[in-house]
Amino acid sequence: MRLVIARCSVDYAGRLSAHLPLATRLLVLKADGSVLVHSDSLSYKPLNWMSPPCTLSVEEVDDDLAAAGVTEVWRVTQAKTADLLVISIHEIIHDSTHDLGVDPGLQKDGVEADLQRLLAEQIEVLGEGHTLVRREYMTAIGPVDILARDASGATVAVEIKRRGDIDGVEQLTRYLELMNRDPLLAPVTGVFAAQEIKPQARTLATDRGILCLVLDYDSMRGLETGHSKLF
Amino acid sequence: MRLVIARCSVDYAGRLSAHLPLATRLLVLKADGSVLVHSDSLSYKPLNWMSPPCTLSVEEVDDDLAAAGVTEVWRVTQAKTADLLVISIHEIIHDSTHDLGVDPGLQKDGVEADLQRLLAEQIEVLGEGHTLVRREYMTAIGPVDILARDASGATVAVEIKRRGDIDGVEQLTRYLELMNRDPLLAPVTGVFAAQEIKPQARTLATDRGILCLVLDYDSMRGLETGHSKLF
DNA sequence: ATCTTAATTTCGGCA
DNA sequence: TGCCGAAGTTAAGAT
Repeated sequence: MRLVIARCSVDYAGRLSAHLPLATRLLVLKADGSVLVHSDSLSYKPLNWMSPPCTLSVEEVDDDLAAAGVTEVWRVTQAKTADLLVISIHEIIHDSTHDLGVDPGLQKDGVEADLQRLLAEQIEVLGEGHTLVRREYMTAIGPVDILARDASGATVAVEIKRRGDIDGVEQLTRYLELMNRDPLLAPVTGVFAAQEIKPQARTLATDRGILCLVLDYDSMRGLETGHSKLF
Repeated sequence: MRLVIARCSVDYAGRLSAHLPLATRLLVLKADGSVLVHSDSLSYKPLNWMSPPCTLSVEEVDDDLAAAGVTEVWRVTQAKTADLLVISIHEIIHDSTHDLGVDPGLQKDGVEADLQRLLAEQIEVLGEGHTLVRREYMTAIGPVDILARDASGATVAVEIKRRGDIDGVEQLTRYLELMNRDPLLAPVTGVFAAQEIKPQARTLATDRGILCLVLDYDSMRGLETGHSKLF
């Protein structure tokens, strides 16, 4: 990995066009050939970048560019998409190279899969007398996150999202339409469960007779006593 | 901006939990307090990070940690979300600080907004005699990208995407259902316009009587003579 | 290899 | 300020 702090301007041409005026920035050249251009703020996302696989070549600086103060021109190309990133360097302030080796990778948990597991374990959150049929119940058009039965024995299909958006309601609607054609399952009611449900998604769900359930991940994780808000 | 190359392990606790085993990585400490942890591959996205506003504090290393080889512990906290990032440093290989100043920011064009503007200006691309009613026509469930009228005076709703996916067809369908209930607008026909339309999206759109229109951005931008392919 | 779906999404625009 | 939708989305998992 090569780290360069340089006064530079950057131009990108590919899926869109973008330009960065002359300023001091961090340039990261990774071992896989990728290039990142970072400023001193706006975390996480680089100002501009090139995804691997790509190749960097140092271009000749003609008289015009040299007269404009350019000392080096880096041309980064991506063979597959024909994207092009050009970095015009005016001054290199820092330049160092380091061998990092291979990274063992990230371990994480606490995402949608956990919500599904927790809700399956605490199925009574759906209401008194509910029982779990199974998680990831397969249908012809994909798996329903949770299939359950209510106190009366009627089928309940649950779609779980971290953020409840209109797309999730559409998805659940497709499942419900399909499952309600199956005489062994019908009538099937729907529950849209998420840590956060957008107003438009709630409106659409309610309009279609789908129940909205806001899940409190911390309290579900903290204890097996999952108290959450039903609407 | 401070750049540190260090052998370190990283733990994150917040909206999820994540752990990075001991390895050599790049740590970027930006002026706004944000921290990025990068490996030598997987461009663009850091392995882990903390978004501003956040504060970094160097913790005491107790005997147990010191015995395990830890020389420094950095604790990065985010006041608002109570997220926590802990970086346990075993060895610092490089450490330098640089003053970058404020970045003038990125200028870009060629995204969906440009497509919408160009199509509004070249509304005849929809067909002979079409006239623009307005861009971003508001409905109860969100704005329709372009509302127009055809030669016969019938209403046309256009949904514009850079990449035409099934979601876009669903979105347009919702608009059409709603607008066709409005006697002042009905009957409303739909046009799905994109630089690229996925086969599944085209099939669904066609099945619902929605016209598919492939937009050629370069030719629309290049001249006002927008010639594009109608299906 | 292709496609689908989640993401600590981030980021910008508008009400 | 909050909400909504796009992104050069990226990235991981399933088919």
